[in-house]
This record gives sequence, C-alpha cells and structure tokens, in this order.
Amino acid sequence: MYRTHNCGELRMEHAEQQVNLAGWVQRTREFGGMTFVDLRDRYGITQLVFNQETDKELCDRAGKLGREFVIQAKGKVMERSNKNPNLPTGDVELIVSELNILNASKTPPFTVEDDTDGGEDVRMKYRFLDLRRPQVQQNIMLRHRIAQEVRKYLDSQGFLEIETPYLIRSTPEGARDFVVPSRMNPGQFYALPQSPQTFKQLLMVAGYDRYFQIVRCFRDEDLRADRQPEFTQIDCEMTFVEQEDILNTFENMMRHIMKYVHNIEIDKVPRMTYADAMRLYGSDKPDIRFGMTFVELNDVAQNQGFKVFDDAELVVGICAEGCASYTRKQLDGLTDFVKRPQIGAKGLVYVKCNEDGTFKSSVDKFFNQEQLKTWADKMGAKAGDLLLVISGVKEKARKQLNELRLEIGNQLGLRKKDDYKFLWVLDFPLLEWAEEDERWVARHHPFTSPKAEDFDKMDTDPGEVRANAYDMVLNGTEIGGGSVRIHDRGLQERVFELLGMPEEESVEKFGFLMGAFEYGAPPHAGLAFGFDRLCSLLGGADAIRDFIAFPKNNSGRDVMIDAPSKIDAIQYEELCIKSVVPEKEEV
RNA sequence: GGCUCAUUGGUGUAGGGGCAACACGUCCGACUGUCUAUUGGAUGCCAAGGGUUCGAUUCCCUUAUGAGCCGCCA
Repeated sequence: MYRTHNCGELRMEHAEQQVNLAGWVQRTREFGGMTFVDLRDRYGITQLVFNQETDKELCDRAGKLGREFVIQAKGKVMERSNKNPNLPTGDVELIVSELNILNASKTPPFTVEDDTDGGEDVRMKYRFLDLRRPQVQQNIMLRHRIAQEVRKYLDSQGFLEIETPYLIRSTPEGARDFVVPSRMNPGQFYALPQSPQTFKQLLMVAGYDRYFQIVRCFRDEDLRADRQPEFTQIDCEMTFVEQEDILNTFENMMRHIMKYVHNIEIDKVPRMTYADAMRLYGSDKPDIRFGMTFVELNDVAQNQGFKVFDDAELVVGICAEGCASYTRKQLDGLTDFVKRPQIGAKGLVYVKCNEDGTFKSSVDKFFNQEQLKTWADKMGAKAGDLLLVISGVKEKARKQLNELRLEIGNQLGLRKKDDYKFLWVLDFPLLEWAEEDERWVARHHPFTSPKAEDFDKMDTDPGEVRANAYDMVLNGTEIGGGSVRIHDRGLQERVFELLGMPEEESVEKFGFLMGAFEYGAPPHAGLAFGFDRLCSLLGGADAIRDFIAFPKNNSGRDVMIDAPSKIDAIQYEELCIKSVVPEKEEV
C-alpha cells in the first residue's frame, strides 16, 4: 500500500499515528534547518515537516524536491505548534521519517494551484496538469456527482440505461454530420449521431418503455464557449405517457439533482407558453431570476407624431427599477450596446421617471409629460425608474430588447449564479420558415407531434401550428428539450409532406423508423438534457469546457494530442477516399 | 462565410520608433515554524514573413495561432 490515508483526511484525532501519504509536491518551503512540503492529491493538502536536527540527510533531500514530484512519505502525525486555519488539515502535520521519490517531474509550465499563473492556451496544451488543479477537479467531480444522481433517480423510476450505436447513417435534417468512411463498404460512410433520436424511438417500439442514456452526441457546426463538437446528453424516452407525465418526471429529476448535489429544494417549476415567453421576454429561454418583463406600448406611443414609433410594427419597453439616476454616459452606453451590429437596433428611447414626478426622455420633442406618464403608468413604473423602449419589426425588436434586458440584469446584479430558477417553455411552433431553402423545416425534429387542436391549420397556416414540444430553461439557458412524438404513420407522412419531403425521400431517409411504426408503435415522448451545460450552470461557470476533462478548442482541435491530424496515404487507399484540399492548405 | 480582440521571458501582464518594466516560476546562496515564508543574486529581444524608416519589439500589410461573437447549431 502506497498510502494509508489521503492528503485531505488527517485531523487532530490522527495525532501520534504512524501513517503513509502519497501525492504530488505542491511547493516546498525551506526555512534554515527546516523544510516544509505541501503534499497534494485530489482530496486536499497535507504539510510534511523535515527537521535538520532530526535527520539532516532526509531534510536536504526534501529541500531538493521540485514542484509536481510524486512522492511517498511515511511518518508520524503531530499536532502543529502553528496551526493553519485555512487548511482542513491545518491542525496537524506529518513528521516524516521516510521519503520516497516515486517519480521526479519536469518543472511544469504553470503553477498547479487554483490561482494558477497559466493562461488558457498553455493549460489546454498541458490539460493533464490543468486537471490536477483543485478547482478543475471540483468541476470534474461535480460532473460525476450529477451523473450519478441522474442514474440513481432514473433507475428508481424504472428507466433502463441502454446504449445505442455511434456508427449510424447520415440523416438530412438538423446539424452537419461527422462522417466516417467505411473500409468494408467502399464509397459509403457512417455518420456519428447528432443524438440517439431515432434509436430511442425504436426502443419504444421495442417495448423498453423507459429508456435513458448519458450519451455522447456529435455535431459538425461552428463552436462557441458553450458548444463542443462532441457533447453529452442525458437522453430519455418514455412510452404510454403524455406531455404532463414527461414534465413531472423530469422536473422531479432536476429536483433530485438540486437536492442531492447542491442541497437546494426547488419549487414547482413554472410553465410558460412559447408565445408568452416571446411576448414578455423576447426569448424562448427567458431568464426569470428577475422581472423587468416587456410592456407593449403601441396604443400609448403611436400616432402622436413620432415617426419612428408610428412606422414600427411594435413599440415595446422595459422598466429598469431605480435606474433613473443613470448618467448620460451610461444611457449612451446602453444605446451603443443595442446598436452593436450583433444586436442591430436602430436606437433606444429612454424615459427617466424623476423623483419629483416629472419625466425626462430622449423624445421630449415628440411627447409631453402627460403622454410620458401614460407610458410609465402602463409599465407600472414609479419615481426613480428608467423606461427603455425599442421599436421596429416585432420579432427583431423583441430580440433586441431581450438582449438589453439581460444586459441591464447583469449590470444590476440580478443574475446571481447561485440563484437557480427553472422554467418549462411549452407549445413551441411545429415549423420554422427557412429563408435560405424557402421551405418549412421542423423546429424541433420531424417526429414532433403537432397539437391536435392545430391540425386544421397544417394546410392553411403551417407557421401557426403548435407542437407538443417543451424546453426546460435554467437561468436563461436552455438545458433540455423534447416532444411528444408522432406514432401514427399517416400523421408522420403528413408532416413530411409539410416539410416538402417527398415520400420516396422520407422512406429513403427514415424508412427504418417509418417501417417500425407500422408494427405497433406505442404513444411515446421524450426529451434530452445538455449534460455539459447543466454541469456548467450548476458549477457556476459559463464555459462547458471547464466541465469536460478533455475539451476541444474554438476550431475543434484538441491541442493536447493535436487532433485532427493527417492520415497515411495507405489509409486513404484502404478507405477508397481522396483528399482534395487545395495545395496551399496542405502545408 | 463574416466581425472584434489578442500574440512580449518558463508563466501572467506593462510598455512603447533608438535603453523592454513588474510579478510569479526556475537556478545558486542565507535563514529552525513556515504555509502567497522572508531575503541576496542570476535568468527574456518582443508569433512568422514582407513593407515604411537612418533605425521597428513598437507603425502598415499578409499569414498563422488563440479567445469571443454573428451566421450556423432540428
């Protein structure tokens, strides 16, 4: 046995005991005839002490230990004369009698501690060192905990964890596929799954009425801080259930996770329709940690001579409580914020509700005090508040005001990371108009069932058809979503028709599923959670990278193992493929 | 596909048309109670290529790499 205890466990009660510890040298402190060594493993740090008076040779060897050396130390646990209240093990130290260097280490390029001096780049290149840092280990451990609680909960509810294949066939809808050439089938390719969608539905047809999987998914799209080319989903599907059952089951899953991971009890998760979310927050994933909901001002702000408003489809505002004291500079800052090309607003109208009951606005030329008061009343503003108003085409204006609302929320500190507010968003539209292809595409996926009461709109007004689809939102981030699936072949064919997919094509692409649906497909529904994202939210971070042991960078590269890489000519030959990368890019 | 920013020692930053500053780390030395120990000393030529200039790390262009965003991500 290399160790009898770990580096985070020794306390006063262990005093006088003979123990063995093993770990990494965090740092050494030489102090004349004494040497202190901080020994670290993932459980904590314990101080080792060497004294020249006791054993000069041993003390000298300890002084020569470099950072990140792997050592084993045997000795006696003693109460410290100078205790360190900052360390859980700070009451004791190990008086070392035997020191074994298990492995020396090159000097690491950055310090392996929470407050590291290393930048993002070096840390990613030496990810194995970065992963030694306590903070990163906390993240990885949190991920483990959440995964275990998910399994515990779903198992308790009768869910079966079933694996599905990674080498599948390419499907037309959705994101770009990663493809894998098949050596045994020249000229043909597997695709890596964007999600196990069709397989889980087949499992439902097969009678495994409660399925889940914590599973890797692959999408070949451009990346962001919260997007990786391979990411993990908690993928679930249930048979003989309605939307309500799904909502309850998975709301309870989140309740379970919050309770056992963070010891937080969450209330009944509120629900909001997609239409309301758009109207009140301008977003399909509203952050309901704070109010500041949209108020539409068309009736009080239009037709009073201000052309910008009169020409707009929508005039909509928010009331920022207590912000009437914003300076000219701050207001200009907000205006610049919404005018940034990413947001694209033409401008921003503000109204300060002064303490004396008067109003000061950027449109005083066009509106008198009385008129401004009707705005303030409509928005429930009181003295000291600031009204911010945007106008334009409905959808765009809402999107812009949403960005502004979130920005103000940030500025006012209303978006606390440890304040967890869950929300179900329901009744998403079934379809979305794809400008580029000039056709309707499934907003969720093509197996999503339309709401029965909207069936008659499918031919007349496809854009208005709502789906039995739902998203779970946490603090303004979509953490999961799903739908009640179509289990009727006739309805499925009708949806494919709406999507402009001819029968031959749908049979070619989804024939296996359609075929299966002819052999007794039960009603079923499901959803999937973005596991990495959930971990990052519960860990209080923005980047999911911090919660993935070996993430990829912005351009999909693993800088540690330097992937992707070229392959040998022989591999091309075997796979019957040819690279047509232009010369200059071949390097 | 587009936009923005960045690239200075082992690491993180500062600087600025002629001398590269600070901190951490590392190495050598002092010190018997430290725990961001303290203390004395040592340690870099500014991503690459091209241009402007008497002179470039600094200004300009290109490329590469990285970060963030828009498009994209059912």
